[in-house]
Amino acid sequence: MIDIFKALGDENRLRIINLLGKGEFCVCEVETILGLTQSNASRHLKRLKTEGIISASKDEQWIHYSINESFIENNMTLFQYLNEKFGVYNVFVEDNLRCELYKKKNLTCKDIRKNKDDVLMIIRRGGRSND
Amino acid sequence: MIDIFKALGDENRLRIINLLGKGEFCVCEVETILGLTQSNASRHLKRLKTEGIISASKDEQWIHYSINESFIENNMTLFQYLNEKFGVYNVFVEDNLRCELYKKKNLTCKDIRKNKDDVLMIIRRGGRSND
DNA sequence: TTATTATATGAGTGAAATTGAATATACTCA
DNA sequence: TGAGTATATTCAATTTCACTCATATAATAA
Repeated sequence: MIDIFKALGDENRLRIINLLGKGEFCVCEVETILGLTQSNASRHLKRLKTEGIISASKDEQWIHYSINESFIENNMTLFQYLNEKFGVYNVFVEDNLRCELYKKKNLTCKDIRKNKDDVLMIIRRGGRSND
Repeated sequence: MIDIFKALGDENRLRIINLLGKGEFCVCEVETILGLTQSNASRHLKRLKTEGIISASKDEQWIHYSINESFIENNMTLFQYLNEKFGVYNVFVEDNLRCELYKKKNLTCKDIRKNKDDVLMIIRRGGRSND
């Protein structure tokens, strides 16, 4: 319980949890959408996995992370609380905008590999796109 | 939100929150029941107050701390989660036993002042009392 | 095989957090 | 006034933490 709160007491980790609430993402996607360094994203993901908050599954070269279903089951009210609050603070709302742009354009890990800067350009329009 | 999780990510602060869930207590009571040093109890209480989780009211020389009602209102699901989990872990259950002994014997701040060691003897029977 | 790629990890650094001991403050009561 | 008491704060030591840079691992692709 204490370790879970410690894991939640970090902005980047909360941002990751919020993002994974929108679906599965691999490390390179988390890194790109949230603007973290590769090692930092990997480390935070590891920490969240250690605490049982998220889980990982492999697909080709990529490791997809998602919210751990059994964490949700065992911590329903906490999970509910998180989702209530994610709607309230700008950091998360802005991440959601980037996440939506990423999905709307059907971008994938492969696009990030091909040209990460292009992907960054697209998702950093920050919801000001008009399509 | 992040600061709240940080505040909750500490065993002693969680113990204080659990204790205050059973009623109002002043610093010397928190200190005695939980076995913290005076400065440490004071520090953690201050931190929890800063985050709006608890509130303080003065009565003669004593400052009584209690859970902040508006925190509960604004963080209902989190508060519910805490109470679910407080029942599960030994640290909190044992604190509850000491708290009950303290209350059952009608002990107060004044008893702690008169003879703290006596109070400690009583509440450390750890629920093994048979009255 | 070698090159490339996705992810993880080790080492080092600086900032933040925890703690006990000592001290300060502020209040009460004789 | 001065003694005593409840709580807060400062200081110094120690630990924990997040971060970056560089490198390792493990897998794929040519």
